[in-house]
Amino acid sequence: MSRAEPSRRGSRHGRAGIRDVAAAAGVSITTVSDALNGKGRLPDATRRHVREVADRLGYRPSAAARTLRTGKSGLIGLTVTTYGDEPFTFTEFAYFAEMARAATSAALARGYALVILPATSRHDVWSNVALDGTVVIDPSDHDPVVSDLVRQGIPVVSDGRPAGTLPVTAWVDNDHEAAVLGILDHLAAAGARRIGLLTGTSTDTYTRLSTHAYLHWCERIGQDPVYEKYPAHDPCAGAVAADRLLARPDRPDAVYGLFDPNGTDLLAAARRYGLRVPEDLLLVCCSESTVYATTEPPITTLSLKPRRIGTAVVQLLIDAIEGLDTGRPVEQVIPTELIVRTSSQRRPPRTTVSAPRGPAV
Amino acid sequence: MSRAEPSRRGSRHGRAGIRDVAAAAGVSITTVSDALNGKGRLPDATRRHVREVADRLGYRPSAAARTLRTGKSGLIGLTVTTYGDEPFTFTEFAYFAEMARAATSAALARGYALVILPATSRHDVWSNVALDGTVVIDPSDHDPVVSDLVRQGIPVVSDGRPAGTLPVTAWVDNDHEAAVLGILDHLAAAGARRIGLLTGTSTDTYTRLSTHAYLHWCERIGQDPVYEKYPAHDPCAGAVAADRLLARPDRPDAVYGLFDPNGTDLLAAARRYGLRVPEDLLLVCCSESTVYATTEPPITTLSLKPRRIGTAVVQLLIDAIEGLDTGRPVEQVIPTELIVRTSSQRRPPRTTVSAPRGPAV
DNA sequence: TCCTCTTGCAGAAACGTCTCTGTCAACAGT
DNA sequence: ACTGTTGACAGAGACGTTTCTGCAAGAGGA
Repeated sequence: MSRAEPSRRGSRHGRAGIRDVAAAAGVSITTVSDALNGKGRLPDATRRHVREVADRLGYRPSAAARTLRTGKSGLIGLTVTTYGDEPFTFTEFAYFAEMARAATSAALARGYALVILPATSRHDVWSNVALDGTVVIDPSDHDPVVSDLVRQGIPVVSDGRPAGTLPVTAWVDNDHEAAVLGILDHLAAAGARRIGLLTGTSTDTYTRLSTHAYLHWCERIGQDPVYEKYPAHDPCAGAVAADRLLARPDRPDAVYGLFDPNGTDLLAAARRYGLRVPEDLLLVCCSESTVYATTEPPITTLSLKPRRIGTAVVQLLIDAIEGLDTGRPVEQVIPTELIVRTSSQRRPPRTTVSAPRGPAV
Repeated sequence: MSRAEPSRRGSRHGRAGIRDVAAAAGVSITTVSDALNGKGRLPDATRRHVREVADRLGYRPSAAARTLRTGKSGLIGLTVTTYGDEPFTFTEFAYFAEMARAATSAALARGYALVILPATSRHDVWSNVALDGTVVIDPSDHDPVVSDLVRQGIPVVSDGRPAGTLPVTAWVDNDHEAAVLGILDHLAAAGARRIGLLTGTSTDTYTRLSTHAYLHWCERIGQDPVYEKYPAHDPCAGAVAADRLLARPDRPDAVYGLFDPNGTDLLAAARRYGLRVPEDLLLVCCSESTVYATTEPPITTLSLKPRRIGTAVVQLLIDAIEGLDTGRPVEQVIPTELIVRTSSQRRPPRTTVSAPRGPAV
């Protein structure tokens, strides 16, 4: 058989390849590639001509071939750690959505595309997509996905400081301890005498640091800790825990809930016990959701500033991918923001106040 | 230069390739490929040996190379149509999350991975990832992404029946008209005399069909339509529209809201006007969110059964990818479910009742 | 006129995998 | 002993790009 088989004329199975474009434009493959990618030394006339022919043929370069040749896919993954066996469960819809939006924009601005991948059984999914790097949200203690990626030499940046010795390339996080202390001070200033906490049973860093800060504050102030733990991934468990907390003999007169739905959970529980908010019970929870602006009463929330986190994470990751990691620090702390509403104030002025800020930008 | 350069010994830049595995195992590349993919005629001993060596070397086949060779990437895309210039905006967090979860599971079960892609400027993102097929949620009238994909011969299945002549491969949807009629009947049976509607300004099929069904019902019953439109992607606009609706001189005594946040919007507006729910105002909205189980009072919601839709969409898509499209119909209607709570009942029994079902499974 | 640049383009070698087509042994059947 | 047959493997293309190298032709300088 000679090299030029007669059978492979035109586009052999529907899609036009670079060869077809070259033939139709009467130039070589090299010229097409250069013209389309803005490389080489070509007169504008040729460039335009090739581009026009490519458009007419509906030519799209094969992502697989390009990736294979260049070693870069232009893709970065965004993972949400899973709690059960389900692909993903969001305790924080709004947080995730905001963070993902910001991350997508930031990636796009630097020429990358972001794909959201469930963190299920690792290889099955991950090995099918060529990733230049990955963002991991709240990696758990010894996350197999992360170690696997790192072992392959793929940069990994985490949202939330990694637990244990997880070898991530960089991380971005809030100063959770400072945020909790700020809230407790805020509640105390509003007149709270005994502040309770609604927290989680899981061992992730957010839960651990926040709980620790609470206990530390109690010790310093001299208040007995009053808290309930529950598995944060189970929405019903949150409602039950809120109820338990308010049913205690040492009922708190103010509560901070670490998770997004805690606001509504606590509000419902307060109603059941005939407690008025904020008169009998002060309430704050950590959430990005806007529903707390219209609840009865509106609830004070702590925002973790997901947009800033999403942007920062992507910048760090792309820097690492492109080998520019010398510029920025590999650890970045984003300040939180306390959005003060009726539920945490005995006298009802309505303003937005910034929380104590973390050490770095 | 001879073919075997001395310089390319071992893994040349960190990652082990199939060549390295072959060399380390003392077999040929063919044997490695066959052993790892369960093909060819190899004794179990060889197969095990190769697998063991591959594991030891941390070998992962290159997704790009595999895709290039086989023409299949094993990836299917999931798009959320964007409203503004932002990558994606969810009017329906919960719907999307549930749908995406179900779709991911279904895809995994059939050996595919699902990647969630923002529907921004099409090529920029889409051309970077090799997709075997795509799921599109609520494609707009003449969606450029969809036509682009179809022109490339990539199967596209849409969640929501396509508007206009959008050439999708298949679609899955609820019977929105039947659902709306069911709700209106439900409200009328609960004693509503004038039922209002909170609807959107956009032209997508869901909004259009639902609004049309409402107007049709009003005409049949002989009630003057009472509705407010607003841009569904703007959360603040929803609150304003809810307020406008209840401020009208011909104030409705029952309202159905087409979008997820309408429940809280309407509840807040009702409070402002001193209307008790359900005594003065009956409320239903379309939502998958569980927060409506704990609002004061709990709000009746219409569920579109996102899990069933996600599963069905993926099945249809994979059938099309694998050329099995003869089996299933290309149009599938999923029944909705009305979850009746306090807000739509003058007497407070609490049960879950199924809505009138669509024609097909 | 000869030599060097520059311009405009073409050839061909990778990238890492799958798979079709051998090849070579052993062995059975006649 | 000669021919099939089968098992166990190896060789050698593709797949569709990018990109390094190379070549011809014209421009400019000596």
